[in-house]
Amino acid sequence: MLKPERQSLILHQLNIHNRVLSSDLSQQLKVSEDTIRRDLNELADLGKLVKVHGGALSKSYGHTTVRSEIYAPDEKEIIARKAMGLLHDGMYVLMGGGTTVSALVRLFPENLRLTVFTISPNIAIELIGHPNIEVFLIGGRVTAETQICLGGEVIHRLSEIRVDLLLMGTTGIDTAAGITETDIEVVQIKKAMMKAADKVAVLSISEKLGTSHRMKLCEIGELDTLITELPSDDPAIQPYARLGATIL
Amino acid sequence: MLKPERQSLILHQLNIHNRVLSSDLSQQLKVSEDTIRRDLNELADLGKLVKVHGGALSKSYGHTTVRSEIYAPDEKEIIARKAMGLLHDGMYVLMGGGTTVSALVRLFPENLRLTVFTISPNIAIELIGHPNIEVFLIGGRVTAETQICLGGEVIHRLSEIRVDLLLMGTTGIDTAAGITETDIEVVQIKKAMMKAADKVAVLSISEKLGTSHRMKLCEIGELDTLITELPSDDPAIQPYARLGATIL
DNA sequence: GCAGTTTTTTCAGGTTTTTGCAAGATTTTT
DNA sequence: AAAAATCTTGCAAAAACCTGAAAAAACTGC
Repeated sequence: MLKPERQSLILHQLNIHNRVLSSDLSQQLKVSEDTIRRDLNELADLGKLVKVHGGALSKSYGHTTVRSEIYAPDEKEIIARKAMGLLHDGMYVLMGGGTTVSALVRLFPENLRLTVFTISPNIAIELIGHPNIEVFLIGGRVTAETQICLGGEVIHRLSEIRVDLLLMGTTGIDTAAGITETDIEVVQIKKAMMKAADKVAVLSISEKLGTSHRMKLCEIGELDTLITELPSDDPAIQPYARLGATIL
Repeated sequence: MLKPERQSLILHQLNIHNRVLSSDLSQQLKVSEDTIRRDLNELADLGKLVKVHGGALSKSYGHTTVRSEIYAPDEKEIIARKAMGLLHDGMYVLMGGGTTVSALVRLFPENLRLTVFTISPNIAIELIGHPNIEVFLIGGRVTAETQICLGGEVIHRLSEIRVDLLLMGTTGIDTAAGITETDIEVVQIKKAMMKAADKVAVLSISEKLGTSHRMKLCEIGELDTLITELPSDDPAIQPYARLGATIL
C-alpha cells in the first residue's frame, strides 16, 4: 500500500462516515498508529480534514458539516447501502436533496457509470470529480430551508427529461396520508420528478413512518420502492408493503 | 524489450490496477529499478501517470481532484474586500465560479440585500442561509475541471436575464491578448454572462497579469472594472488602466 | 561491415523519505 | 486525582530515490 493510496482511502472513509479513528485505520490498513497520525496531520495541513484527538473529522466545503450534525448517520448509511442495489451501470438517475441521498452518493464506487440529474447543488458537488458519472444540475431558486432548486423553471426542465430511476428522501410518510411534505413548492417539484422517472424509490428513516404533514405528494402505492433502515420483515413496514411498494 | 514497449506495458498495468510498484515492475520486466523509475518519471512528465514514492498511480481519481485547496488566500481576500465596494443593497448580481469569487461571498455581511444569479454550485451553497440574499442557480452539466455549470441551456438561460453587475475570475489576462481561457466552453458561458450584465468586473490575482491562453474571451477594454490585490497605482497594472478598465 | 556517435541501461555512492519504536508529555476518561 | 488512551518528539532502520560515471546496446554515415 503506497502512501497516497492510503491517504486517499482515509479521505474516502471520511466521505462515507464523516469521521475516522486512528486506531481503526491502523488495524484496517495494517500500519502503525504513528503512521496514521502522520497521514492525518498531513491531510489536515492540506485542509482536507480536521484532525482531532483520536482521529479526524471531515470538513465538507467551508462550513464543516461533521457527522454529529447529520441526524441518525448510521441509519442513513444502512439505507444508502440498500439503495446501492438499485443502481446499475449506464442508468439515468434523478436525485432529490437531503442528507439521506447524500449518504448514498458517498458510497458510489469509482467504477459506477451513471448519468445523474439532480436539483440539489450539494449532490452535484459531491459527485464532481467522480470519473464515471456525468452530472446535470437542474437550476432554480435555492432556499435555505430546502437546499434544493425550486421554481417553475425547474418543473419545466424536469418535463423535458426521462430517467430510469428517481431517488429521493421524504418529510412525512404514512399508510393513510401517503407521502406528505411541509412545503407546497417542494410537492410541485417532487411531482414533476416522479413524472420524469420510470421508477420511484423513496429513502426514509423509520422514524418518519407514521408521520404526516399538510401537503400531499402521493399515495404509498405510487412508489415502486421504499427503503428504510429496518429489515424488510419488520412489522412496522408491513402495512406499506401491502399498499404496493416494494420494501428494501 | 524495447523502451516504448515497456512504457506502454506500464501504462497498461496502470489501467488495470490503478497502481504499480517500482519493485514489482523491475522483477516483472527484468530491468533494474532505476530504469523503471526513469520510465515512470518520463511518463509522469508527459502527464500520463502520477509518480509517487514507491511506484506510480493512475491519474483517474481522487489524487487529481484536490478538494479546492485555495491558492493565495490572502491576496484573494484583499481582492474580495475591494470588490465589496461595488455591491449595494438591492442590486442584481451575476457571479461566476472560482475561489476568488468564493472569497468574496464569504465577506458578505448579514445585512447585505442582493439577488444573486450564479453558474457555480459552490457559490450557491456558500450563499444558502444568508438571510437577505436570494439565490438563483443556473443549472447545466457540471464538470470537475471547471466546477461550474456548462452547456447550451446555461447560455439560453443567461440570455433571459439582465443584471447590474457581473463578478467573475479569469484564467489569463494580458494587455495584448486580453482575457483568455483554456476551455472553449467556458469562453462561451462567460461571453453569455457578459451580455447579461450592465457592468463587468473581473477579479484576478496579480500573478495572472501578463499570462494568456488559447481561447479568447474579450479585450481588456470590454471590462468595466479590474480588481487585483495590488494598489491601484502599482506600475504593473497601469497598462490595463490605459486600455479602459477601471482599476481597483 | 565498421568506426564513431548517441541512446539506454546498470551500478555505486550518497541523500531523502517512510516507517516503527520508545520515552515523555498531553489529553481524555474514570 | 489516578488511569488510560492518545499525542509529540527524536531516533534508527529500511526502502526508495537521485546523481554521475561506466558499460552495453542501438543507431549513423560511410
